Amino acid sequence: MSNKDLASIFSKIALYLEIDDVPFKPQAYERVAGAIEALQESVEGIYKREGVKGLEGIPGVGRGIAERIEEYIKTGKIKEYEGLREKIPVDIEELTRIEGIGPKMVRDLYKHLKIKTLGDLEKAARAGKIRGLPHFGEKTEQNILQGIEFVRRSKGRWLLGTIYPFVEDLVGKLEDSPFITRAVAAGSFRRMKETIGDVDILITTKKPEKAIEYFLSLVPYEKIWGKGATKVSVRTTEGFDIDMRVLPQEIFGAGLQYFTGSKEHNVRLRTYAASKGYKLSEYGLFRGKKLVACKTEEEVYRALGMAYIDPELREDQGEIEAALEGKLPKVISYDSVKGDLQVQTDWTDGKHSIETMAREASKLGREYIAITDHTRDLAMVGGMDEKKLLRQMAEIDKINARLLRQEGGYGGQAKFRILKGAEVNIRKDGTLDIADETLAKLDVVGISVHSNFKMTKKDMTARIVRAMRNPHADILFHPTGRLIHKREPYEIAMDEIINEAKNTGTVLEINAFPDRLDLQDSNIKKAVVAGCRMAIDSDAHAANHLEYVKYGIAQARRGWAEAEDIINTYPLDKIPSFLKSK
DNA sequence: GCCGTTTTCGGCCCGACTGTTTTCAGTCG
Repeated sequence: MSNKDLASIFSKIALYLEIDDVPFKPQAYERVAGAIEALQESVEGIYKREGVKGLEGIPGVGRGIAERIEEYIKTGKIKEYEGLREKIPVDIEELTRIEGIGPKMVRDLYKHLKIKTLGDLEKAARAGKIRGLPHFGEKTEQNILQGIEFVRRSKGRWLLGTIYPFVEDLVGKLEDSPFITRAVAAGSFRRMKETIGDVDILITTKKPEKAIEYFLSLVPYEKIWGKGATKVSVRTTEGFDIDMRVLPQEIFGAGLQYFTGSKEHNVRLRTYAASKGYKLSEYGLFRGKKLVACKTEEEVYRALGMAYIDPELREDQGEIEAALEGKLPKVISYDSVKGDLQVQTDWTDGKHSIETMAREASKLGREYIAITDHTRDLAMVGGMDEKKLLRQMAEIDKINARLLRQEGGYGGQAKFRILKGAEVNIRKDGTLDIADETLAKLDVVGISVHSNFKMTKKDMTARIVRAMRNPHADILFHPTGRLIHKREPYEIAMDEIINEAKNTGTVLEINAFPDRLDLQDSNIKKAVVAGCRMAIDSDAHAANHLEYVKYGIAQARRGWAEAEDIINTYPLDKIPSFLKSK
């Protein structure tokens, strides 16, 4: 039984209860589903150690839900859920994932057409059976078909790295327009989440109609969902949705706060505001009828008696409490990373040469990069054995020397230096595939798992721990091995890994490659608390990947990491000595 | 069903849009 299974059941119970118009309980179940999913420890572990009492320590879990969790651990079932499912035996999670379909529509679709799955729904919609139902029409039927297609195509979410360059460019162009005074992309984009559902752009303008026309001229769209006086909504030809809304200048701060979310953050903020006798909405913070704050986000937070909260932190994960107490972290800034400690080249599976990667990194303002090509066991990418590694090290020495002599460094950065490294494979038994005496000659030894992903949690953890105990192992690369939308993380006891990292002085990587983003934010938070050091690396396999570091910084910010927690914010002269001190 | 500087009962975020209706339920953010 995993936390995910349990969270999924509770969120389904919430949906079923909404069908029956049960008041308030759905929110309670939804909240608990979220809390369990965000939990680091397994619920089963908590129960085994501390019983029902321990379960009640989980936020949102009271007597009733604790008993249901116990029931699930003991019997593998929750009677209440089984009963609800019997009444309406549908894949409620899958069906409500369709834009525009909620619990009540699922109920009606089942009642009249016995629709249970996405497949049933698609068949019925194609056959034109849905438009005949009460409260359904032709338009709803069309929207359902489009919704199904979208869910199928992308699971409804896009990698931040896929969307970011497009949105950044679009917002820039909007801001440059003479009749738009301000443009900001809000929502999960502004919070820099790993994946983005859709993009919400907010603007201020004196000429809304012209602004909307201009927007439509900039965005290659497949269809317009809607267009009004102050809002336009399109599906791009790429397949994701962008909304643009015009906000009155005077209340831009309140609107930006509202549309940035997250929903959970806003709910908590509103509840807090209400407890202090205020009302908070996208139109501002009110006391009675009196508008108290609305111009800037800073003003809104200040009026509520708390420090400004960076968008990346707005997840209702304790940031509001911290802001009230003045205990928010000084999260790492986007310009503070000085070097990149994982870079691949054409010596193995990278596209570009050592020198090309170095020049590009220098252009981005880095002071150093570590070349970390794969090692011998990764034969399919031409992994390097000791001999090849030694040749590459000599090559790097040559390039570094030439740089210094001929150009005084790249791009005017006299200090720029290429560090010698490797991405050393952790074998099944936890040994490394390069001999210690060779590792000792490298500046940066990254270690990582690239094979035998399906081990038991115990074995995988032991394997990685053994590798971390190698005195030459500096950084554990992409610690969980997950690939967003493609591969689940392998089973490891992250607490143990973090503990071991702390004890051995091994650095944990925040891999910034858009489909890795590994460590995840919740694990970063744990590592920060434990006092581990981390490194944000691009894992670039081509020159244009080097800028991915910003996604890793976003990840670190969402994990409440400060610059000091991240070793590659350190200047070059501190890096080798820091790593050798292990 | 949960929670508590409003603490063991009584409240739980707020507003707008869509598609369907003919006054509003359902859904979304």
